[in-house]
Amino acid sequence: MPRIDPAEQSRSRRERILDAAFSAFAKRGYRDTAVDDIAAAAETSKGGIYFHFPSKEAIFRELMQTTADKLVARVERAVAQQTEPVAKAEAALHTVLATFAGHRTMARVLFLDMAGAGRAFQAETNRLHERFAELIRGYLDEAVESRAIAPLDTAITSVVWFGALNEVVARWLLADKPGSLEDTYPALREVLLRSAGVPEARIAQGGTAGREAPSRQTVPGGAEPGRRSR
Amino acid sequence: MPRIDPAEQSRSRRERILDAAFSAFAKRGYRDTAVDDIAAAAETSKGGIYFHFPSKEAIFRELMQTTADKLVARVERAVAQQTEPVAKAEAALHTVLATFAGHRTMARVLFLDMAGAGRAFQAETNRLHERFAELIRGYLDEAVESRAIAPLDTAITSVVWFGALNEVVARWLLADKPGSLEDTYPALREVLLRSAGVPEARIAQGGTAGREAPSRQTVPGGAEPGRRSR
Amino acid sequence: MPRIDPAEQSRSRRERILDAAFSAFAKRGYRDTAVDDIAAAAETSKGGIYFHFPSKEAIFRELMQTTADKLVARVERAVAQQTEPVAKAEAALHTVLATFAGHRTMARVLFLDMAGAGRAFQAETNRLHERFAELIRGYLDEAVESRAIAPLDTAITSVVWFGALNEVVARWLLADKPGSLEDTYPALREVLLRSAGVPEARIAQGGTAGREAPSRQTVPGGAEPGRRSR
Amino acid sequence: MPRIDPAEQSRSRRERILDAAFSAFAKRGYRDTAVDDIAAAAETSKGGIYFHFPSKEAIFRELMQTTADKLVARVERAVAQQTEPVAKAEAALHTVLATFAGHRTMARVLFLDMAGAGRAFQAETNRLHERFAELIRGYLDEAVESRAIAPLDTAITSVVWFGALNEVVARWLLADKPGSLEDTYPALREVLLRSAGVPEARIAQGGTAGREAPSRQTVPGGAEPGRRSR
DNA sequence: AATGAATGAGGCTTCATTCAT
DNA sequence: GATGAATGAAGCCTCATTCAT
Repeated sequence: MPRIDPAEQSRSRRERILDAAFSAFAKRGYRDTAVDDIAAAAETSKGGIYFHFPSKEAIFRELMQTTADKLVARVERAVAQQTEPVAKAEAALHTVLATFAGHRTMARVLFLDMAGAGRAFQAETNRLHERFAELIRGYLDEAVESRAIAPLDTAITSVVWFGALNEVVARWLLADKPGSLEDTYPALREVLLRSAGVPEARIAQGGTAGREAPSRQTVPGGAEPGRRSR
Repeated sequence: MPRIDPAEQSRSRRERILDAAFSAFAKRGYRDTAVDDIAAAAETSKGGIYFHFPSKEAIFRELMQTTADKLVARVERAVAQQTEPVAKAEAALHTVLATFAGHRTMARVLFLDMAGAGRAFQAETNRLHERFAELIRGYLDEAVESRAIAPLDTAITSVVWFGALNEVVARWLLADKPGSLEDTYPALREVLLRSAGVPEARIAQGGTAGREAPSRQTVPGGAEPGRRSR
Repeated sequence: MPRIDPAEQSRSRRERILDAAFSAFAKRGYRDTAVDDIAAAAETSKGGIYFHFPSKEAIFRELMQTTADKLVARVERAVAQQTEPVAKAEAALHTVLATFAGHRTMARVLFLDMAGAGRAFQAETNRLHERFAELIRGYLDEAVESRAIAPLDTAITSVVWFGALNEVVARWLLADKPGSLEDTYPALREVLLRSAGVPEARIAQGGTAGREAPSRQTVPGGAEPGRRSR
Repeated sequence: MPRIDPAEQSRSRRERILDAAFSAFAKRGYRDTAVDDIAAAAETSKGGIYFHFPSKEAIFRELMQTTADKLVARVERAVAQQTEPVAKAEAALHTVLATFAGHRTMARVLFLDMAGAGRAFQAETNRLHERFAELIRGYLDEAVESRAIAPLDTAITSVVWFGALNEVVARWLLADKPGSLEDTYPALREVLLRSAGVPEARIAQGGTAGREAPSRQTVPGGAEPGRRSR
C-alpha cells in the first residue's frame, strides 16, 4: 500500500516531518495547523511525529531556529564579501530582502508565524529579533569605527533598521498582489542609510552591494524623481 | 429578579464586556482568552456576551477598531497643535510613544495580540498598519510640499517609520524590565528625522513637539553633529 | 431526536452523570472507563460532563466520598440502636456486610476501584481505610472502657478487623458464584470478637446485633459443627 | 557489532528485563510504567523485550508468580523449622512481615501493584490471595488436628489472617514515615492468635517463632492477660 | 435581556505492539 | 537475538457556539 518513492526515502523521515511542518505552518499558521495535518503532509502517522519530536511546539522551535540560522549564515556570507563598512550594511539589508523574495515560505514562517504563535513564543521571538538587530548593529558599529559614518546611537538605529525590514517584509507577505520584494531595496536602502547618517554622496552611489561585482559607482548628485538628497 | 444596581447600569453591559475583553486579551492574548474569561471579568454570562456580539472574533475586531481610532484621534489632536510640518511628524511620533507609555494595555492589545491572533486577523492587522503608515505619510508629504524637507519616497519612509515604531514598542512590551518608553523618543526621533532627510540643523533643535508648549527655540549653529556615539 | 423521559429529567443531569460513572467504574474499573463511556451511559455529551466536573478524577473522588459517607452513616445509624459496647461493634460489622450484600455495585466501587485506580488515589484510599478503622476502633475503645472486654491494643485490632472485612468483601466480589455475603457474618463475627478478647460466653450469644430486634439471646454452649468455643 | 560484556552476560537479558520491570512496577505502578521505561532500565530496546515476552502483561504475571513463589518458599522454610502447630502459624506470620520489612519493593509489587493493575489481573490477584490463605489455613488445620487449638472455622479464620496481614502491610507501605514493619509483629500476633482461639497462656509465651533459635521457653502461669490497653 | 447548561468537533499526547533491518 | 522507527487507536480535555427557559 505505501508507495515507495526513492526520492522520499532518501531524506529521513525526520526531515520530511520538518518540511511538512514548515509548509503547513507557513500556510495556516502555528495554531491552525494540527499535528494531524503535519502527519498527513509528511505521509506519516501522528505517532511517528511524536517519535521524532516531543511536541508540536518543539517542531516549531526547531524550525525557527534553523530557519533563522540559515538566514544569518546567508547574510554573513554576503557581508564577508564586502570590505567597506557601509557596503556591509547594504549587503546585509539586501540579502535579507533577496532571500525572502526567493523563499516566501521562509518569510511566512519567520515573520508571520513567529508572531502568530501566541504568547508562548514571544520570548523566543524577542530573542530572534534581538539577534538580527545585533547583527545589524555590529555593521553599524564597524562603520562608525572606520569613520564611514558619524558617531550615532547604533542601538536605536539597528532597532529601526530591523523594524523597517520587518514591516516591509510583512507587508509584502500580506499584500494582495505582492510585486517584487527586491524592488523595494533601493528605496529602503536609501532611507535606512540616511537614517544612519551615511553621507548623501555615498548613498547616491547606488546599492549594488550584495550583488556579485560591487562598487558600481554611480555619479553622485543625480537627483532622480521621487527622492532627493539634501 | 435581577437587581438593578445604578452603578452597574451606568455603563452599558456592552461596554463592560468590551472593557473586560480588552484587558483579558491584553493579559493572555486572543487565543488564550476564553469567552468564559471575558464573561467572568464582565460579570456576565456567556449567553450575555453572545447577545451583544456575534462572536469572539467580532469583539476583538471592534476592540482593535476603537483602540486604533482613539490613538489616531490623539495623534491628530496633537498634530493639530503644530504648524510646522516637521513638528507635526514629530508630534505624531511622540504622541504614539507617550500614549503607549501611559497605556501599556493598549499597546499590548494593539501590538502583541494583533500579531498573536492568528491568520484570521492578518488582513485586519495589515489595514491597521496601513492606516498608521498613511497618517505618517501625510505629514511627510506635507513636509515635502512645504519644502521643509527635500522630496523623497514618502511611501517607503512612512513604512520605515511605522516599522521602527512598531519594533520599539514591541521590544518595550517584551522587555524584562521595561524602562521608560518615552525616553526612547529623542533617539528614535533623531534617527527617523534623519531618515526623512530633515536637515541636521533642524534635528538638533530637539524634539519638544507634542508637549504642551511647543517652545520651538531654534538653537543656532547646529553644525556640530548632535548625535551621540554608542 | 433526544427522547424525553420524564423520569430521567427529574434527576438533574449531574446526578445522572454520577450514577452513570458509578456503574461504569464498577463494571470496568477506573482506568478502563473512558469519559466517553460515562457520557454515553448518562446520555450526555463529553462536554456536558466537563461542565459539571473538572475532570474524570473529580467524578471518581466525589463518588468515593459520597459512597463512603453513605456507608458510614448507615453504620452509625445501626450502631446508635445498640447500647451494649460489644453489640455496637457487632452492629457495625454486620451493617457493612449487609450493605455491601445489598449493593454489590457500591462494594465494587469502594473496594476494587479504589485499589484499581492507581497510585494517584492511594493517599485517598489510605484516608478512607483509616476512617473506617477509626470508626471500628472507637467502638472497641468504648468496649474496653466499659469493661466489656479486657484492655487491648485497639489500634492494631481495628486494623485487623478492617483488613479482614476488606478481604472478605473483596473475595465475595471476585468469586465466580458469590453466594450470600451476609452468610459469612456469623463466622466472621465469631473470629473477630474472639480476636478482641470478647469472652466466649458473650460470643456464643449469637450475632443478632444490627437486625431490628436485638439481643435474641441464644443459649450458650451450643457447639455447632465446624466451630467451637474453647 | 554488539560488544559482549561478560558481566552483562552473566545474567540473561531475560532476567535483566524482569528485574527492571520489577522495580519499575514497584516505583510507578503497572499502568504508569511504560514498556519503554522497562526497556531503558534493562538497557535493552523495546523490541528486545518483545522478543522475550509476549506482552507487558505477561511480564507482570511472571513477576507476580515468582515473587509469590519466593515468599511462599521462605514461609515454608521458616515453618519447617517449627514443630509445634501454633509456632508454625506464628512463623508464617512473622516471616511474611519480616520479608516485606526487608524488601519493601517486593511488598509494593505484590500489594499495591496487584491491586492497581486493574481488572485484568484481579482473577490473578484473587488466586494469589487464595494461595496464601490456604497456606495459613493449612497451619491452622494442623493446629486444630493436634488439638493445640479448639476446632474452628479455619476457612474464615485464614481469610481474616490474610486480610489483616494485607492491611497492615498496605498501611505500612502507604504511611508517610513508615516505622518498622516488624515491630507490629507482637501486637498483630497476639490479636490473630487470639482470633484463632489460641489459649491466652500460649499467647503470653511471646512470638519468638520464626527467629533463628526458637527458644520456646514456656513461661508458667500465664494467667495475667498479657495484653496492653491503648 | 440574560442565563448557564449542553453540544460536539477537534486538539495534543501516550503507548502497547509490530516489523523491516 | 536485537534494534528502534513506525503505527494507530484511544485517551483526556477545551471551548466557541447554541438554545430552552
